[in-house]
Amino acid sequence: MLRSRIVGLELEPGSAVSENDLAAELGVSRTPVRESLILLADEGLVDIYPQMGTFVSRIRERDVASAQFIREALERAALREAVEKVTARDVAELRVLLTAQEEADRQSDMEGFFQLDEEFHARLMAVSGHASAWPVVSQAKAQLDRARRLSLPMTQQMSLLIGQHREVVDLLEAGDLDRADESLRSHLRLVFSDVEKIRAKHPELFSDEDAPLRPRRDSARRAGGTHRVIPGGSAH
Amino acid sequence: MLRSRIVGLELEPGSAVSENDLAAELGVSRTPVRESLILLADEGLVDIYPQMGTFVSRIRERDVASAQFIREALERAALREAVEKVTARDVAELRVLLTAQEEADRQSDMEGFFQLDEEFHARLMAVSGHASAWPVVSQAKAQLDRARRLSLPMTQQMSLLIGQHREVVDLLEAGDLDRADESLRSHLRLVFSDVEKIRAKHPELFSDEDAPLRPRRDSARRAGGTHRVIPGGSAH
DNA sequence: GTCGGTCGGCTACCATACAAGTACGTCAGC
DNA sequence: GCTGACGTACTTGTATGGTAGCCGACCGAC
Repeated sequence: MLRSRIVGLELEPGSAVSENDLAAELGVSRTPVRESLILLADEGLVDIYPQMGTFVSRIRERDVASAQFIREALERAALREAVEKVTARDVAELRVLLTAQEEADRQSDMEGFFQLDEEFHARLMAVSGHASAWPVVSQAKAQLDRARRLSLPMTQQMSLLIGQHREVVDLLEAGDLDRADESLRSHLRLVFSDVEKIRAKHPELFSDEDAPLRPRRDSARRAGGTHRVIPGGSAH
Repeated sequence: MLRSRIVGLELEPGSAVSENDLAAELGVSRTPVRESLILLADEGLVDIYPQMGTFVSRIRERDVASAQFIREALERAALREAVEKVTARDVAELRVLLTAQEEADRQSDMEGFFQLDEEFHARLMAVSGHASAWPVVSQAKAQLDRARRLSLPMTQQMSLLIGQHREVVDLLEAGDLDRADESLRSHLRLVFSDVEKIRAKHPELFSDEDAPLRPRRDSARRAGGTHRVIPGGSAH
């Protein structure tokens, strides 16, 4: 639950996630919350500063580039093998996802599209017989998706992305490895190339250094507890 | 510490690792031990069965294949970029590691060689500028190394492996991408192709199913506690 | 001799209490 | 008005107690 909240940007990069607050909110003790946070920290989605606090990690140029490299290497390597193993059934299943994506596009259902996109790439990878490597890709993808959600003209991009998906499937079916590979490659780089522009728009969600020592604890207390406190936003 | 014990086969696949025992042995409470085990479980090195126990995971054919795919894809992708970026300094540093490996070979220092091998591949990856992707490779490598340690004629293989290392460095320096790639590929597959033979020799360390429901709790209690109990092993 | 119920001991799971340490608002001194 | 020390409230880290659940041995019945 926490993970999807972070990847979905519901929890903004830089915001504090207190073990106590989460435990109270979820009605459990700190222990299971803490264990979850440790896993998220291992994944690079939160930064834990001992005795200071835990914060949703800001998007780091380094991490995004690293995630892009990992994802690209694994998906392309899988595609290389997929061309040799692909069956008519595989293609049919992929095409079902494509039509579902088009439906999500028509309804401007971004959340639905993100989910279908994930499923599409997972299924594509499964064709190669290396479905068990998907979790690694998914983990890398999580870093990328945080940036991707900021890409404003997402409604425009959706149809473009779906077109690329279809192209990959077509070329995969035709057995044209080189062109399929090139198509997938440019598809994967589409959003990555926009990261710079995205950063210009939302600089506060990015991080300059690799791991800033001062995470800037939010002075204004969170008001999401059991009862809201009307914030004295007015000056005095 | 636990991780290296598992990867080094000091803790055999299938053996139980109790939170209580470890905590007592290390002189800490169960909490930090438990948190470590959760990370190891996420990495696939231990299997946690609620209310039953935690066990060093047996080597699974699936996991080894998956790890091989991940490692090969990432290292080869890195090499592809490394050829374009490699400097004389990089080559020099890699060659230093090669001579150190030869020294370890002369002294039949397997542990030292394993460490140098890890460093060599990490450094090779760093040449491409994707050092931050190394942890992912290292994690996959952990699964492979457990099998690799069982490869009996390791003392013979060492010189062979070092030769392959040197070949990769030479071709990298020469800028011959295709041959360097092929050389690295065959190097990475050397041990993987022996997994079947290794399994024949040590079937008890492998697992048939994906995740056996009955981990076969060891009936003979561990005798490593504060005082040994003479086991009534004799037949009545 | 074989089968089925029972009981003890173990496990990981969760909740809770305490400890160590940091940040920030407050207030005295200059 | 500004600076610096202090105290408080927060943070994560660690230790510990209690709980649900599973395994395996024991023991009585057939």
